[in-house]
Amino acid sequence: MPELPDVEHFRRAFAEAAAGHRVERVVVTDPGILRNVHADELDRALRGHRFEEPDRLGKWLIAGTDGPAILVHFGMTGDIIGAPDPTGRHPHDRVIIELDRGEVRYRNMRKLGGLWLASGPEEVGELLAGVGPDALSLDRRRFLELLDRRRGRIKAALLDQSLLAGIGNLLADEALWRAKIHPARRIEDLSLEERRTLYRALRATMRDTVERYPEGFETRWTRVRGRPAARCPRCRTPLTRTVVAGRTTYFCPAEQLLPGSP
DNA sequence: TCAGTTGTTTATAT
DNA sequence: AATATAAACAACTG
Repeated sequence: MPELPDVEHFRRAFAEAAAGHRVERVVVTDPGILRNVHADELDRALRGHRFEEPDRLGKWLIAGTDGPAILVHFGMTGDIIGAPDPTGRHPHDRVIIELDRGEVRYRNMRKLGGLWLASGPEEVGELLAGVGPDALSLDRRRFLELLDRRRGRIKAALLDQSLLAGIGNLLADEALWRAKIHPARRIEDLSLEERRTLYRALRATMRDTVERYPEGFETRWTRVRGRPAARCPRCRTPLTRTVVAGRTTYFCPAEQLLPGSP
């Protein structure tokens, strides 16, 4: 389920398991998950190095050491698991980093996403050069500036990782629902008040999902989204399912209106 | 059997 | 130049 809140959780799990610990060995059970490095190279590069506090940019996990760093993207099914010993390893644990105490596992069922090796902070910057500012650390002024130089559908903009990073399909739908803005509204038609409302809704949704993880995703909205005969938690109108920006989209047809339609 | 899935990239079209 | 759309990636679920 990885969107920003999930990856923030993975970052904390990685920190808990690996920060301050030394790599003893890297086990790659599926080289197909490695994007810019071979398994033996990865092992050679990381072995003996000590992990620092990991960072996150949007949906990217950045795990630096006193030498190289790894970049991890989770696609739709990635996960980070820290464990004290090899007990409970799973067939979808594609990379396992054995540490001087315990191990940390990169699990990914569908193998969208992957793991990159960077020689250091400079190469991390190069690999993530196209990623926009992190949605969680974006202030309102900056958010409004981003919208000012963007046109087209608001949901497409929210999902564009080069514009702002971390918002996925669920977060976008929920924030737009909270703000009562139709996902296909054109940005140039949104009033200043609507943009401010959207910013507040986005912050509230991110706050709820990050700080009350994983229950944060069990909000009124996500409990109903995607279920058959789903109804708006506020007004009980049946939700509409459509496609916006190439993604399945749910919205309340009574509260999230598109100009020109009833 | 087949549609659908929380993400991204690529190609193509507008 | 931007934005929109569809397909592909891969593996599993209902």
